[in-house]
Amino acid sequence: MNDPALTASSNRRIRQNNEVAALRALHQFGRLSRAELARKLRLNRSSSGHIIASLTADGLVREAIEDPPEQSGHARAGRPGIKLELVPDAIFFLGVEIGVEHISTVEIDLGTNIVSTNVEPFDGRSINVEAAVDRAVRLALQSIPASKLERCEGLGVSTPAQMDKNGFVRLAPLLGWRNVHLAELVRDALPIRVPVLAENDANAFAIGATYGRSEVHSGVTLFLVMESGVGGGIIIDGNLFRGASGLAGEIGHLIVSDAPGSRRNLEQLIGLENIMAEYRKTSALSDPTFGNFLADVQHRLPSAVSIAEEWAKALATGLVQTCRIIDADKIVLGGSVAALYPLMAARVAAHIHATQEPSFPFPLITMNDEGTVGSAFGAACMLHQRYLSLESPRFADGTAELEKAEEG
Amino acid sequence: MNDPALTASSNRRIRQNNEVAALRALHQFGRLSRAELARKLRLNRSSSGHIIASLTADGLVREAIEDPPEQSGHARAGRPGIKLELVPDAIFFLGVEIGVEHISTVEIDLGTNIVSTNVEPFDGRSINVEAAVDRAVRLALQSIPASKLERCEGLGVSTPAQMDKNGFVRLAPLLGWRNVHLAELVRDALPIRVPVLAENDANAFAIGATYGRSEVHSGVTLFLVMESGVGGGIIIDGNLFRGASGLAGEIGHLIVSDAPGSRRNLEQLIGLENIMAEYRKTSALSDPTFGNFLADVQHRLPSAVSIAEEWAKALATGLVQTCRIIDADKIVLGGSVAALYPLMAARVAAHIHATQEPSFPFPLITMNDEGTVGSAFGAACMLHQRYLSLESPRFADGTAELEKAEEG
DNA sequence: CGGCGTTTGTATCTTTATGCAACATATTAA
DNA sequence: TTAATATGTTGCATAAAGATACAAACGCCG
Repeated sequence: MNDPALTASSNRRIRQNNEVAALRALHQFGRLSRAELARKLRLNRSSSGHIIASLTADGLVREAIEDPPEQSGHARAGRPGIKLELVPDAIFFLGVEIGVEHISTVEIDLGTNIVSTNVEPFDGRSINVEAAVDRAVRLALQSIPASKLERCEGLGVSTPAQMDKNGFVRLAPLLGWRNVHLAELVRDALPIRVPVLAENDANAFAIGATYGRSEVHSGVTLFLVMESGVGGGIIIDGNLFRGASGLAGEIGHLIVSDAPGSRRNLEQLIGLENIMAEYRKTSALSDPTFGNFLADVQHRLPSAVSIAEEWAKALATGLVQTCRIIDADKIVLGGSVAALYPLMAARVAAHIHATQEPSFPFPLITMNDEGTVGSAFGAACMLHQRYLSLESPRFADGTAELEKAEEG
Repeated sequence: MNDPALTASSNRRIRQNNEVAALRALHQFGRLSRAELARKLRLNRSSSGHIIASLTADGLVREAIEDPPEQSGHARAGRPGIKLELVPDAIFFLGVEIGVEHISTVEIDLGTNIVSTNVEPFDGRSINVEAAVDRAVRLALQSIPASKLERCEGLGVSTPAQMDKNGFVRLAPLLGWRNVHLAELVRDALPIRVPVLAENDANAFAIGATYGRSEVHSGVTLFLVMESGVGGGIIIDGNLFRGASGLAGEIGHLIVSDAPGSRRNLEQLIGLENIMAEYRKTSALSDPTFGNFLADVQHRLPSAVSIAEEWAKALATGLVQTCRIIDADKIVLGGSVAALYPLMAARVAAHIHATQEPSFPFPLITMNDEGTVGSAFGAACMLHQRYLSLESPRFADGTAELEKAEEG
């Protein structure tokens, strides 16, 4: 409730800050010696040593046993440093995706490695929130032995809904939810008291795809998840940009064609449903799949190519419009429909260059290769990120709830 | 060159951080006593006292003499605190806008009060960069006595150009510049060594309109500056969002009408030029002004109203599209064309609600009332903001350039 | 008018984390 | 074997915030 960005550093806070910085550096760059860490953090070697001692005592960091005695030749003079690493299974985080047709769960460790996943079919439309939460929590915990449970440091939920920062869902049209406090419901359904965060599925996906990767740590990345619906998320300098009400990046609702009478948004043009509807009109098959369509495009079947061409055009328009506003330097395509992109990359590029003024830079377009658990993974990463920050539960000693009201 | 967001706080850094936090609090909330400051910053009263002592010694803060002995009744029990305030003329900052038709300069003090302004006609199209910089610098300094000059702590430049964070201009179509290091040119042209920042004029305008105002400190605000051209800027939680190459928010180039054959962008539809071109076709006057047009709209002259209606429709479309992507909660209209908005607010709202899905929240639209120096003021604010941060020149003691290369 | 509670500002002392310097250690180069 | 170099550790100095106590300034109330 207090003023953001005005918090002063106290004497204890500084150590917390540095411990967090050390953990983040070890996560981002992998194994580092104490001296390397000191340089990265612009600290003294001895301070670095003290911080590592704390973290080692907490069981979060350990000295790595280096198997390859002489790695890649260049051995510098001087005593070699002892590499340090995060202890992967010191703690773990859970991620849950409550989708429309399935529930997925992920367990990740301190190194953000995926330890296990579960997927279960699910009919989100015919079930209420409480029941959905119950099933999701049960699935997430089913393979975790009780003894391990206390090492859980957080759970993230992702779902196709518009929600605020606190996990209060305003509206989830696909699931029929409205004004439910999802994060709180999940907290109550859990047998343990751990931090719980909730986020829109596309946003969670975007977090998962960028989190921890140092390449994309600065800049603006636009994520597009194309399935039946088209969702999106924006990552600015490695952090999710939610917008005022968590809707930033939802470019599926961008209006692309304002043909009088039939205005259509991007989702209606590049989503799976439109593609398949058009394809069914021309395909000889009785019940064609998206895979059939891809094959037809690859074999240059004119009817399929023409559908793909329209898709490429709409996609290009949507991307140009979006970049005119957020000025992204990287675009990542995900979702099953993204498989069409490699076949049409040249056409998309052509449309982009035809549409926009030549003086504008245009971002790199890449594809995301993660599987179906991407969104649940991202939700889990949110808690990993939180743990490696000053809001970490590690630092919540007593000062948890002190609310001091002051008058103006 | 080092890793962002990973910098550790050293022992000196903590004090710097707290001094900066104190200055910011005094700027944002006005007069505060030491005890109030301690509460706001979650510091101990005695620490607050120490920090204030430092700042007072530096001449940046002083105890305010309170004229009204008994203000508004409610005098709480206990010893009353001594209010502290920034010393306005301890230091000052300059802002310069190099426009297409004029150069404006502003001087602001530590309280971000405007001390003086200068405006001069200028033909940006027929002059090269060096000459423009020379004239701008001269105008900015003309009313500053030499004795005062050493209290200058920075100068900001704003200009209609696409530039990077370092003030390197890639392209300025209206001025005919390309690949010039504007910030460096200005630095060299100055008789004093002070920090110089450069920014796109619309971005600078957005900064100036939000800076220091606590109301809009969190959330997403979209600024629209409508003149001949249409520029824009996005403020996220009180900070400018530049995008990957400084083009974020430039929604003038959004494509609004994709009528086959004549694709038109937002600037072409809602900019001053289009309005006047349409108005000239119908007006009885030989050389009509925008003021004439406004009057005609106000008097419900059908031909003018129909132009305004088209304008409202295009504006609504542009705003809806933009909000679909960045999810703003506030929109601020500026520039001379904004004067048309109050007359058309209801129509704009109608178009917005007709265009977008009802479940989407829509931001508040307000008008900006600042005069012609808004952009120069914003440029000056950038340096005020920098001074009240850890990058402040106050803290640049010796450690200025130490570049330590490290290997992977 | 004078005690009483309350809040503020300050002085003194303690705590804590970093920086610095020195040193033992481990490795390469000569 | 010696010199050079980088690492990890240790003891000490420093700096800044927190804790505590106390004088000062005010309203309230009898």
